Amino acid sequence: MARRSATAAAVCEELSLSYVESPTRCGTCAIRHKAICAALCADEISALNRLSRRRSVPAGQTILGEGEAHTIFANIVSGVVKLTKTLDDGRQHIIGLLFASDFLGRAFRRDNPYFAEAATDVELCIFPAAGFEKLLPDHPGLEHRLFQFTLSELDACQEWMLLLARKRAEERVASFLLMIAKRVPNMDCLHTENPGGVRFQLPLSRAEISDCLGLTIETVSRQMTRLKTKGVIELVNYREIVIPDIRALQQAAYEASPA
Amino acid sequence: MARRSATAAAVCEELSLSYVESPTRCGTCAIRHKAICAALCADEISALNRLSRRRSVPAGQTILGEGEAHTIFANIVSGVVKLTKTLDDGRQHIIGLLFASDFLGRAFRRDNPYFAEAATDVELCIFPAAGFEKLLPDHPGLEHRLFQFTLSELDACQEWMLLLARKRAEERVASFLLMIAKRVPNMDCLHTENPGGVRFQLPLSRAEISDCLGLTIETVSRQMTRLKTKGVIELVNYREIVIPDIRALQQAAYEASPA
DNA sequence: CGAATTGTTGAATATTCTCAACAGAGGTGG
DNA sequence: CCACCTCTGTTGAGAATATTCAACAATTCG
Repeated sequence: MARRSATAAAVCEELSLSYVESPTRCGTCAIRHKAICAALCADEISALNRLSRRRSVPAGQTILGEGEAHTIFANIVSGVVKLTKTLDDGRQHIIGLLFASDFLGRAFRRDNPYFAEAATDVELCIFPAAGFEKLLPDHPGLEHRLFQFTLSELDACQEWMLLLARKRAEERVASFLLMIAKRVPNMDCLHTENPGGVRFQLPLSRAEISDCLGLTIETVSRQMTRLKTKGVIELVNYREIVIPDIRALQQAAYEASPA
Repeated sequence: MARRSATAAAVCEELSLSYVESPTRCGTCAIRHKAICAALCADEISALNRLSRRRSVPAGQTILGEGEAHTIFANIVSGVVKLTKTLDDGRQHIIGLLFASDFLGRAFRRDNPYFAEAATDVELCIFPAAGFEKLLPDHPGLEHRLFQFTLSELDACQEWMLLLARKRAEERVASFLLMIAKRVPNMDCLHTENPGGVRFQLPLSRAEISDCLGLTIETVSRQMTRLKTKGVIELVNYREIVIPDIRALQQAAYEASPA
């Protein structure tokens, strides 16, 4: 299985000059009421605000290296971040996707257990690791909120395990599209919803989708074609799809004909 | 794929008379310094103590039903609990195993997202859900400890996803045996370690192992035989195995010959 | 001891992967 | 503006891995 992996060099050029940085203003922030920031008191928000910096990260850029000490935590303001794990021989898997208002970073652990990379252009609200972890013990509300996020992440992860363990290729692809369709309204990608269906852009390439689903590029491609042939989806172009009837896709997500 | 599932009836007979109940004495508890109880102050321990009840659960018995409102949380004192998720058509997967000192229950959520069943005879330290969740806001130390457990569970879950997505059958079985071998000293199962290797009992049947690994019973059986033939493991009987050299097993866990 | 359960093995089948060729989209430079 | 190149995605043929179905062996329980 040929693997597409970022170079080691790329992993190290963290926080490089290509980032655009600006001061944070929580009052006008798009995710103020959805991210960990929601449910925080004025006191906690201002403590966070003092720590934070806004940053733009272009698609493809590394945010956190696997196994490295992590230097930052971050809220995803817009765009999609992918979290990847890699086997020594290069086989890899995307263990999670982060969308707008999700939180990036593994608290209470020195080394980061995965590799985080911008899948699309991404806007981040960054907290230096040291400062953020110092904040936690004094602000139980903040830690509680992080705990909630972690529990949801665990739920999603367990759900995804069932997909990897027991679903066939077509069901996996359908499930993936469904998952994206649910999250896409939160993304800054194109998204239209009307009686005729839902239309949006995929934030990931075929290679990345295959790394989400434990399949090969070719299998993903074939199953996309198959769903298209069945009329479950329409392909506007490689990155843009239309779902005429969500229910048909839901059915494909776990009742794919074995033949 | 034929599925082996507990009857709906079994799911409902929670907390039945077959449980043996006794008062809790934290002072003499085997997991006092490893479970969520470690790192708790005297005040918190006594609050927990008042809530808790000891209970024995025989192998095969349901502890929590999938989708049901959960009535209890629990520490695993001894034995192994399996957490299962099921697709409508019966395909299922074991999303997690709990060993001595692990914590059972999904806080802050009304319905339980998985089905929990005793894989071996199990000793539990049970907390009624209502009382336990009322305790949390007032005892940040307890919530913090739970958070740590949840983060570790998430780490393990993400690691397992990589196995399901990218490892071949032989590697999966080897990884499973390795995981059990690491946890087994905490279990009340037979376990001997000496220069010659490690010897222990498997807490799961072949069917359960296949549900952990996203394989069929037959494939698990074949790969076990294959590892035996290679000399990586020895089978004393179906449930009891010897690992002469852990490193050979580690190698098999992610370098299995593709041929 | 016999029945039921659990585990193993074999043969045929199915799904997915690998390798290879090709097609479409996007970018560059003459 | 078009030829050319690269990158990404699709499609086909053959191979490999795991599944299914079936028979049989070992173990457990009554």
